Amino acid sequence: MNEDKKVKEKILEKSIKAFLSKGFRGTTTKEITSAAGVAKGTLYWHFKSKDEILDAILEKFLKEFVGGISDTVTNSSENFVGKFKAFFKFGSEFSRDNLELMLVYQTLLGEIVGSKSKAEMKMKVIQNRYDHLVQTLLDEGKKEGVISEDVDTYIHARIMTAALIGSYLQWYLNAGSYDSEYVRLYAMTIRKTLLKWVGVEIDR
Amino acid sequence: MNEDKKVKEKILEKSIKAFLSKGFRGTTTKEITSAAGVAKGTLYWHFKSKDEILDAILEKFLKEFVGGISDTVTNSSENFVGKFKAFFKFGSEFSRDNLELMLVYQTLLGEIVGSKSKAEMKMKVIQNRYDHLVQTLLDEGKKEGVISEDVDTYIHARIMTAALIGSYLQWYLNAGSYDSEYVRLYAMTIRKTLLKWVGVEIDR
Amino acid sequence: MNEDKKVKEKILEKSIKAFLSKGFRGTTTKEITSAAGVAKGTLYWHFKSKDEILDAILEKFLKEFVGGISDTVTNSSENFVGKFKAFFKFGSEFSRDNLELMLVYQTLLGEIVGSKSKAEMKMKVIQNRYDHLVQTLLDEGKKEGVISEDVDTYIHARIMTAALIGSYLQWYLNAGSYDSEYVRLYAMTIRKTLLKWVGVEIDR
Amino acid sequence: MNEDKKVKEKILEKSIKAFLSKGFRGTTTKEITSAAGVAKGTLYWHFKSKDEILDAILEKFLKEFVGGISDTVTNSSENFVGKFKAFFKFGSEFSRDNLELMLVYQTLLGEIVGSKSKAEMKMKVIQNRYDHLVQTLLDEGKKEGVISEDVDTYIHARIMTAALIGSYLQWYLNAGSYDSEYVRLYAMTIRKTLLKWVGVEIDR
DNA sequence: GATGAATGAGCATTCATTCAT
DNA sequence: TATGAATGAATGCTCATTCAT
Repeated sequence: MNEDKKVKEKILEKSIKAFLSKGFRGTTTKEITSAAGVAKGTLYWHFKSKDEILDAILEKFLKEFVGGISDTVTNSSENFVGKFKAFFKFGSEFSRDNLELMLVYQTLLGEIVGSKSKAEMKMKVIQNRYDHLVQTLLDEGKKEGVISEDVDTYIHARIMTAALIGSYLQWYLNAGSYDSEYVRLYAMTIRKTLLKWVGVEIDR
Repeated sequence: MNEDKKVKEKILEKSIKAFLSKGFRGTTTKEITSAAGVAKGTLYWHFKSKDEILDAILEKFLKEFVGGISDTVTNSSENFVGKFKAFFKFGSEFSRDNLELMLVYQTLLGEIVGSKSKAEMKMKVIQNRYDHLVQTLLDEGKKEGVISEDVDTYIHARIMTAALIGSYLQWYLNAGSYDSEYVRLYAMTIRKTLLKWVGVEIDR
Repeated sequence: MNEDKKVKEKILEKSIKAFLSKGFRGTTTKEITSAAGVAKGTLYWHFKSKDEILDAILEKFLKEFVGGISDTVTNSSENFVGKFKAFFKFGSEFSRDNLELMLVYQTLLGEIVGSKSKAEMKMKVIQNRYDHLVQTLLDEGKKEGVISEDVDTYIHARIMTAALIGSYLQWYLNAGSYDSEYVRLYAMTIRKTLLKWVGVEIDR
Repeated sequence: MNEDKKVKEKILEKSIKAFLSKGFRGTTTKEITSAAGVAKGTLYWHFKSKDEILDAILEKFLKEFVGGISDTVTNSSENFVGKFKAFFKFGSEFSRDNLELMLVYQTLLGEIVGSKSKAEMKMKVIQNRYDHLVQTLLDEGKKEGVISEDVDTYIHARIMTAALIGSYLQWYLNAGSYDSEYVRLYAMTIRKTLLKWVGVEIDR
């Protein structure tokens, strides 16, 4: 039904907001249901457990963000620079439109890493998929001669990801609110910088 | 007394280990005391609360790492490149010798950010102190003409920090264990890369 | 719902019994829930805290006893002696029907007095309301010329209350069980005596 | 030793103060030792347990107050009115000089009654001894013809005690501080009233 | 006599989850 | 589908008591 989806979606949305500011373990099901305006039982009708909400969030991130950015790059018929621009464009726009989803993911990383849970497993999958995408992209740049031979694409792919992960945390820690001008400036700068890393001068 | 310090230190050490793998909220006082081989009450003799353990960890990080790296840079009489090398050397060596302390900090970031707690306050202080140090360093490079005029040191300082934060999380997520060759390789690569960002060719 | 009231009422009832014999601080929530035949969590579904149970008991005492006896006296259109009889009748019957409620109040007095808690505040309200009622009653007797001019109604009202408070403790200490003939005898004697204090010969 | 007595006495004194405002169970040994300026272990060197402090307080009350007032009455060679005056004089002066000891006793009554503890046993002994003393006194008044035949001395002795117990609680609840003029006025009034109860006009 | 670090049973409270309605 | 009262294991923390120094 349509109503169903709305309720489930609302629970998910409020969960993301809550996890964002209090962490996964720090958020109670009561807080989620209160925010969503439903009863406790309703949450458990839509999700088997609190862990399943976490799983749904990661699934959403995997499908919408990683899947989306992967499709964008894969389906592009352009060369490395074109693909890289598309890659960045998708990331920027997705972050702008789904900032909270981006943020929870980064925020939950530290809390879940090392927990040996199903969620950690999923995070590794996500991370690997993303890293692999970037590495493949960099390799293509290498093949085209745009990126010099001595760049270790494996490491550089991971550094790029790291810089992005860390940046979300930084924004959040510094800004508190996250839709500031600072964020936009940061994003632009990091894009250029990341390319400079690998020796590509873009935008000129 | 000497014994006293040892017990308190042991609790702190085991807390770091535990927070690292299960997060702050995910770690119980029982787990900490069991690991430290002391009774529940002993923890509360040395610390007023679980929160105070967290505070002690952040304090340790602030004093030993941020304080140490700050002193290193401030006390150096070298030019930008020399200072930057010293900055990196301290960071690398400290990470090697106190890897868990470095990791908990990064790991706890996401869990604490947004919590409006005393710990978040302290994290902001730490972050600002560190960012400011890096920015000042980059500014010096600019004055010396090593870094080009159009580099926004405010942003770049924060990107550097972000890359480092993110890298710790990545190592931890990927490696599980953290004293691998990969970590060393990563550290070296990131050092060069960070300098390339700001337009400096080092090591040659 | 009806069921709801029953469970909450049962917890309250068992709390009264428990506080009566072990004091407030000496009673554990385990004891209350075991006696009420509910799980630990159920207590906290109906009451926010153990303190709130205490508050509910005092509220009950204030509403049912002090409110009731106040209404009885206020609504009576009789003269002083008639009102005093009604006052005593209500007190005796209420004590007979709600002996435990009367007893906990007196029993908790000493434990709570001086604690600077919300409960102590409420006790002061109760005490003042009750003392004021008695004083007003005695003042009426004075106006009617039944009580002599030189009686300090302020002090006498408080002595009356004191005698009653003390008597409940005495019964409880001496009798252990509290529905004895002794109690009835004591009550009758104290009634006459209290009137003799203020110079009124009743019952003849 | 002399020093020993001083320390033990100080612990006792601070315990009385503490029990008075927070009750027996509400007072921690830490609070007592902090107030007394000694270490935790010192308390346990002088007293076997916290309960033993309570016992020492009751013992002190029994010996100094009940014993004292009993001796006063017994050793007096006067008639009923003279003895009654002496009885009241001792009580008033003792209360004035040892107000806190008087107050703890009354304050602890409700907390301990019904606890089936050793302390409750002792309280019963104290209460009986005191009640018996008063009753014997009233009986003597009866024999002298000062108190009318139809006065039930058993009940009246207990009412007198009750009025006194209750009065201490009232003072404490109303006044907060307890060395006010009000207390003195109260005491004088109750003395006259108690005698009027049994039909004796004193002081004129 | 005195100290205070260490102990661990016990406490009030929380919270994910269940289930009858 | 939705509710919310009920559950009870688990948690952070307290505190009387012990004991090596």
